[in-house]
Amino acid sequence: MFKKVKHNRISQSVVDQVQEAILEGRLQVGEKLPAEREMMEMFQTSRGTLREALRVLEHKGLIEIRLGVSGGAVVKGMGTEQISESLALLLRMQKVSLSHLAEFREGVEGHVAALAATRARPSDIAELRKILAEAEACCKDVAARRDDFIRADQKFHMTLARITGNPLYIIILETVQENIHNYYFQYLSMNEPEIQENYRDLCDMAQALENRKPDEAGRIAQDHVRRFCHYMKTREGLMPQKMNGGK
Amino acid sequence: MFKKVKHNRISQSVVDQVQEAILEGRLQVGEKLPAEREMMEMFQTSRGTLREALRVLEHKGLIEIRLGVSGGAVVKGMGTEQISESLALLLRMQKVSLSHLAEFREGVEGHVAALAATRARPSDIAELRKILAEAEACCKDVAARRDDFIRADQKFHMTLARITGNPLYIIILETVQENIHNYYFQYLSMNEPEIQENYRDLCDMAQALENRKPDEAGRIAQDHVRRFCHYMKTREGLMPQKMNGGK
DNA sequence: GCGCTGATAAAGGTTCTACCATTCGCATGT
DNA sequence: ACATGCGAATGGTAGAACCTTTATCAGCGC
Repeated sequence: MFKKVKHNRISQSVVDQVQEAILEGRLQVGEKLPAEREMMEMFQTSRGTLREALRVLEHKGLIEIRLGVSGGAVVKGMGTEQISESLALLLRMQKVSLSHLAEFREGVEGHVAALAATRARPSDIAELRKILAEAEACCKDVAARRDDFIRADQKFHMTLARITGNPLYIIILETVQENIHNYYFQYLSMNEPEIQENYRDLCDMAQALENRKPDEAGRIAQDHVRRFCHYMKTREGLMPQKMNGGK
Repeated sequence: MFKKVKHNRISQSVVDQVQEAILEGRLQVGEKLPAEREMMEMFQTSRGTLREALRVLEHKGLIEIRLGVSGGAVVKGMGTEQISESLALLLRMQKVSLSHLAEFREGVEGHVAALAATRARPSDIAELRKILAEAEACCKDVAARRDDFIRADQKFHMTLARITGNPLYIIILETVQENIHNYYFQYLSMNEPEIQENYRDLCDMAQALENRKPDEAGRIAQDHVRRFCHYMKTREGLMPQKMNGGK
């Protein structure tokens, strides 16, 4: 008959209001929020409470708080950092494993490559070729430039995502890569043959894109990622200890 | 030559310390943190600062703060809510369109269905059949229970994701569905024939799973989602205004 | 003895005030 | 013209007081 009066936290209410204002566009990216002591009066709340709200908004990635005069909270363009951080936490808490991540990436990359093959413009192909050239340079001196090769590989994949024109793929791949990245340099020991093999994969993919062969591009991408996955799966057993027992 | 002395925020330092303690296992899930006034002395900080830290930890999903005596902060088993929330935020901020969501979903659902087909146990098939029964009931009275059917359809897809055993698929699909969901009830006008057709898709998928036909399951899922996508694409022109100009 | 009721205490939630630290801009002096 | 230094605006921290919520328990009446 009567509804329970729900006492939301005041700070949460502030968070919600500001967040909605940002999402609805009433607060544009780059715009500066009023000073704490002003907002205090606008929201009719105390400074401590208001600051709790600002801290949360900052952590959500919606605002950035700078110090000093002409400092304050400004609306920030969101990136993938927050998602990445949450995913990293889940990984460390062992809620998701590296093989989950790899399996997921395999599926997504396959589809990305296939889509990219149907949409790549000549300028896109040129961009890929340029990255391939960088990668090839790294192949000449594997020992010293292994990390550079991996970076070029990642750049190649992100470019594919960009070619699809679908921001979701960019977001997701970026997040997955950021997290899988940490493992690369620690646990993935690629030697000359593997590097060469991967380089050929990339070349094949670029070729498939140029020839407009979505299925082929997708298959190559999938196999390419699966290989990475396989390299690391063998080492997975010893990772949790290494990751958690840092102390 | 000299490194800049960096003044970390005290609250951030508290966050880091507690987070590390949790990740390293020095604080077990379910364990209760000391009361604010105690931690205040442990960290040698003020209550306001400490509370900012706790608010952040809560928002990260690492702790849960309850009210009243015997309340306080307890270490929480992380869920997927945070990452889901961040992704949803980013999607709304970047105004990711329906066609992008739909295209992405198409790819992911295909892979999910294929994976599920290789891993489904008899009990999983039974669960799917149960959902199918619910959906069939809705088919009898499309006019009144259209929304129920859509909900059953979503439940079916989420179950597929669960069957894969990969939490990433669950997180992603959950978020994508949540976002795509807003469009459904407003812009998707499914009539009897379309509902019937979708129902048959689901049946076919369940059958493909039972028969262990990954490729077939994947193809059906993809077509199934593509159809939804197509229904709505025709109306996409008028959506951005409706979505953003709410006020 | 059973069950309701009110008091009590412990914890988070909020407010207020004061002060510290950082940064920018302007005035001042050389 | 340039360096120096002061002051103001703004976030960061501290501490105390009080309110609100909730669990527990003692006491009372039946």
